[in-house]
Amino acid sequence: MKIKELPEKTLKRLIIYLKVLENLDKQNIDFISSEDLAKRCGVNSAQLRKDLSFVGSLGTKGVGYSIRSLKFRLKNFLGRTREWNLILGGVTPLGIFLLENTNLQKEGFYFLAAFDINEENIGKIYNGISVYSLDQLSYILNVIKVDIGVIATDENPHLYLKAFTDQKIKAILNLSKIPLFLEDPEIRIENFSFLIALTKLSYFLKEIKDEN
Amino acid sequence: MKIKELPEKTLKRLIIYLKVLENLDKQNIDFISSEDLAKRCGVNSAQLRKDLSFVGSLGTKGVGYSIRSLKFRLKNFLGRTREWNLILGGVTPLGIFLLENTNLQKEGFYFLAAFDINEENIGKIYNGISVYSLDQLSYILNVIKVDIGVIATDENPHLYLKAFTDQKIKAILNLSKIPLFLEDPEIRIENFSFLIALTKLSYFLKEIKDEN
DNA sequence: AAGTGTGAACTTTTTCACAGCT
DNA sequence: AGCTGTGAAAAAGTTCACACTT
Repeated sequence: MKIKELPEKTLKRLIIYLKVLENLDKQNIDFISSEDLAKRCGVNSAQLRKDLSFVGSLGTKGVGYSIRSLKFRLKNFLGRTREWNLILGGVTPLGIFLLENTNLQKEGFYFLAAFDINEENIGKIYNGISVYSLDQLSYILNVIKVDIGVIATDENPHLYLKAFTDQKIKAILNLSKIPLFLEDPEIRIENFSFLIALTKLSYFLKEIKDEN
Repeated sequence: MKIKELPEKTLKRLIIYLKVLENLDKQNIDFISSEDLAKRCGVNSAQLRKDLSFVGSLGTKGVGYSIRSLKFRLKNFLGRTREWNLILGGVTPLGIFLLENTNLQKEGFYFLAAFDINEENIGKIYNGISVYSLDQLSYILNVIKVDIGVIATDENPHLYLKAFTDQKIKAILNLSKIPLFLEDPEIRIENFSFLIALTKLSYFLKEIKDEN
C-alpha cells in the first residue's frame, strides 16, 4: 500500500499546502506552479514537488497543478474527506473553548462527549455536549464510536490517557503541559501546548539578543 | 558565540526534556541517567546526550545528571529564566482564553495589551488587560516593550502580522488557521493550530485503517 | 516554452560504540 | 563499574539538475 513511510516533516508540510490551497481556491485561482505555491508555503519548489510525489503524480508538465484537484487529492490523502469523532478529557477553560468552537466542526472534527473526574463538572452541557464521569467511559463507548481523544487538563493527564487507551482509542491529542509518551506504535499521541510554541520563540529571541 | 546552529528538532526535544525534568523535580528525585530520562521523553539515550551537548557538558560520568541543575541550565538556555512581554491580536474566544489563562503568567509570559480591528471589542478589559484599536499599536508601544505578538483570529491575520512586524516585533505566534510566512530571517513565526494537530492524527488513523 | 517528477548528489540528523572520567 | 560525551558510521531528508510531457 505505502511504498515508503511518509516523513513526519513531509506530513506537516502537506497540511500547510492543503490550507494554503484552500485559501487560493476561495480566490478563484485555477492553476498554480510548484514555484509559486512553494513561495506561499515558505519552502522551495523541489521540496514541494518531492513532498507531493508521496501523494501521487498530481501535476501537469509544462502547466502546473490544478488547485481544486490538488486540494481534493491532498484532503483525501490526509484523511480529511471524512468526519472524525472526538471526546474531551478534562472540562477546563481550554476544554470548554474546544467544545464551543464551531470551526473544528466545519472541518469535520466533532466532539461527541466530554469526561471529567471532578464531581462538580459532571452533568454539565456545553454546546449540546454532555460531561460524563470518566468512570462511565466504557459504558458510553458502547453507544458512540470515537476516533480521537483530546486531553485538556494539567491535573492527571495520565489518568485520561490510560482510560482512553484502555478503551482502544488509537489517537490522542494531548494539550496538557505534561508531554505524554507510549511505547505502543499502534497509538499516536500528538503533544501540543502553547508553552512549547512560546518557548521556541523565547529561545529565538534570546539568541538574537546574545548575538548583539 | 554559537558553535553550531541548533537544529529545530533538537530545540523541540530540549523543551520536552525541560518539562519532564520539572515534573521529576517536583517528585524530589535528585539524579537521573540519560537512559532513564530518555525513556520518559520518548527518545533514545544517545539522542538525548547529543541534544544536551548543544547546551554544554552537563552530566557527571558514571553518575548521570543532577535534575535540579540540568533543569536550570536548560531553562536558561531556552530563554526561560527571564520574563517575556506579549500582545494579543484578535479578541476571539481563543484570544480571551489566553488573556485569562494564568498558567502562561506562571511560566513567565505576560500579556500586556490586546488589539482588535472591530469597534465593539475596543475598550473591553479581560483579566486586567485592555483591548485597543490596532491603529493605536505604535502609540502603545511607546509605553510598553513587547517581545512576542500572538495572532488569534482567522479574520485578516495578515493585517495583524503586518502591524506587528512594522513595529519591529521579531517573534510571532500565529494561532490562526492560515499559515503565515515571511522571507525575513530576523522575524520568527510559529504557526500553530489545533487543526494541524488533528490532521496529523486523521492521517495516522486513515493509514492504520487502510492497512487492514 | 514551461514546468513536473525523480534519480543522484549533497546535507543534516540519528544512532552506534567506545574512550575517558568519577 | 557505570554512565557521559563525542567522533565516526548509518540513515534520513533536502536540493540539484535534467529528461520528459504537454
